[in-house]
Amino acid sequence: MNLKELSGHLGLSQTTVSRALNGYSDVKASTRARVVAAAKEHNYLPNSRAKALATGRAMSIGHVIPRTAQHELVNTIFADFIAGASETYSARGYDLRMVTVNDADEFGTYERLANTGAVDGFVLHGPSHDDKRIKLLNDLNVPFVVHGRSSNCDQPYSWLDVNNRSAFKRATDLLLDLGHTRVALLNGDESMDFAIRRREGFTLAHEQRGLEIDPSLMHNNEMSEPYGFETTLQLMTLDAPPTAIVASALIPALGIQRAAHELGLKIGRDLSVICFDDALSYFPNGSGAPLFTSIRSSVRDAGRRCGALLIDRIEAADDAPVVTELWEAELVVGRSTGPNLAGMPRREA
Amino acid sequence: MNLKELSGHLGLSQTTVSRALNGYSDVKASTRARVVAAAKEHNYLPNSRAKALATGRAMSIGHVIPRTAQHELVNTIFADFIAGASETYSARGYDLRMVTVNDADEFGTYERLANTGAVDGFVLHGPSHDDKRIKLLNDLNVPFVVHGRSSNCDQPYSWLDVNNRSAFKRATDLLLDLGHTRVALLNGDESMDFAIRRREGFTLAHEQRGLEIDPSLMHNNEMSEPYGFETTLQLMTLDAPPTAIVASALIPALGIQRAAHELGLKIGRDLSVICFDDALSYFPNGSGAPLFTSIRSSVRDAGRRCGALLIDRIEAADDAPVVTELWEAELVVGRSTGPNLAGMPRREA
DNA sequence: GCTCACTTCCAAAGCGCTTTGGGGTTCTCT
DNA sequence: AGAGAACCCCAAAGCGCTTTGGAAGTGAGC
Repeated sequence: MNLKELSGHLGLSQTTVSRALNGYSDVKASTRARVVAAAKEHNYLPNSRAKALATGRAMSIGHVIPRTAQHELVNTIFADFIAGASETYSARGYDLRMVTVNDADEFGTYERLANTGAVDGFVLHGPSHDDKRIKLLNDLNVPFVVHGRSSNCDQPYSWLDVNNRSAFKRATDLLLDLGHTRVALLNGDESMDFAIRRREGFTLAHEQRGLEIDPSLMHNNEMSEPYGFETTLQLMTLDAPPTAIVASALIPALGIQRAAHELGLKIGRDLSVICFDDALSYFPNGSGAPLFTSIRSSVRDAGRRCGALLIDRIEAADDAPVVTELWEAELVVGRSTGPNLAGMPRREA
Repeated sequence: MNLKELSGHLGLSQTTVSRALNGYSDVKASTRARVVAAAKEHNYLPNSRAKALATGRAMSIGHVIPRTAQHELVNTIFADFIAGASETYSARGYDLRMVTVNDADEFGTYERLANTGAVDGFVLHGPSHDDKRIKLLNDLNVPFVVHGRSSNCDQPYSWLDVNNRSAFKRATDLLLDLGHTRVALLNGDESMDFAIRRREGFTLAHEQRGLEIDPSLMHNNEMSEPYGFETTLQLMTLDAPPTAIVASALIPALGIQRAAHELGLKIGRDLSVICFDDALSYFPNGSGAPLFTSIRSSVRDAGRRCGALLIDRIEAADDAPVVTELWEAELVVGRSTGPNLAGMPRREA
């Protein structure tokens, strides 16, 4: 059933039927009612391909995922972000178009998607320190919103980010306030902008107290459980092991926990841990009382909001000014942090 | 730059340019070369909306995710599946269209996507015991492949599934062989078909040895870490607590592990654990030596293969017979299982 | 020299929708 | 009664591509 047939049934022109269904005011209420009823009865839905061609709108948002970034992106955090974004999209009539690509094809994919009109805009994931994709998308003249920021980028662009620097400064301050002097950082991959900012926060907290950081306490890698496990084991073999760790996410924190158990250390007493918590829906930080002390910001909420910002831009005038939004993470005190007991006699188990 | 302009530049008709670019044989090699060169020079890409309308193909695959299933689906396992499917799609020129919906809108969304021609086919996720969506999609006459199966469904349909029954039977057999007599099951949500089959495997292993199962040992729920944690704590308060647990996934197994630590039980000695391992890329079961004894099947591989099966169907004749594929999971022995020591004197820590 | 087949190209007709630019009708106001 | 405004509707022109059904030119075969 297409528009032509439906209008034939009704004895109306295609124009009138189309305008009736699209809510134009120049069609009589009773006519509109007839049209709507007939559309429902014949189960008529406008062909989206034809509609897209006629309107110039694909009603679809692109998410391009380079394959090497998948460990970092597609999984864990990315899944929740996508879920949030997707909620916004459905609510506003858009769909999410996701394409994974080899790194070498990434730029070409953005070009293809933009130039063929397959999508109306993009959400850019995991920006690096000096991300070239931002210039590309600006040059392509297609709406986009960055989840995160790219420090070294002189282009104007819209973004939504968590204040990673202040979050990690606060986390580190908390540990230093508890008397810890050797605090380790298990950061995310520091080619990513967010990880750089997190390290800055970590460093700043030390600097403000005139503390030097032992470089052997700072690590960065993909946020996996084994990364947390192995790095902790290694840290604990140091002559002066850390008494506290700041971790990039809940998953490596679980690895830290496993290592602590293996070494007979009790988290929160022998070793303090604080981590960033993206509030993943399938991986809550404890149920009821939070397990880990953490700095929390829901990545799903971020997805929802990024989607909304992007659609606003798509539907706004071409020269709409860029929008930016900086969220502060929330500090949640759990059971994984405690005062530094190093030097005190250790109770036997 | 569109086809009209490009053919103008070349002094050729749109027909010839189109056919040259699409590899038809009725255009002279030298002409084709000129066209291809000009297309590259002017950065011409055919408008995908117009192409979709003209060809009747959206070149896009739909994944519909009901919101309540998101805990189960969008996250953890779903993300890896999607990543795999998406690899296949890109390789074959398709895109992935994902839409999350309220449960009440799920059927309507399938109808909309199919009837508006927004997608060329669907992958169906998380089938339940008697899944009505299969009939719906058959009625809509749209190609689809189910990831998993629906036992109580009399319709023919294409699917790809892991042999969950045999996997869980083997896991349970292993524990029974080790002398465990009270084995608990922490199953996934048993409204899902895969969870039902897993329980059947668990049950069958007991039945074959003439063993009764204490119903208080069988639980099912969403596969979260707290589920594993809390259920284990609860199980261990029983008069006769289990000495072994079969778990639905790695994530609840981590919860089991946490509970064991809290109770001072050593996994693999005081409590044996075996879990299903979807081989999630961001959550490997140990690095090097497997941490948990597990039955393993990569959900990412499943995604790749489902995508391929679906595209084959889309590109095949309408009356192509359904295809089915049953994968056997692999048993991986790790450090989380050991003989039943219950009744023997317990060494002090 | 004529036919037939082959090669190479093209005009024009869709695909199914939206939107432009009117054109009748009816109503209101002088 | 005539003019102007509202109101309701429609024919036709796109959107940018693919595909059909030739047409023109060339060469081989008789």
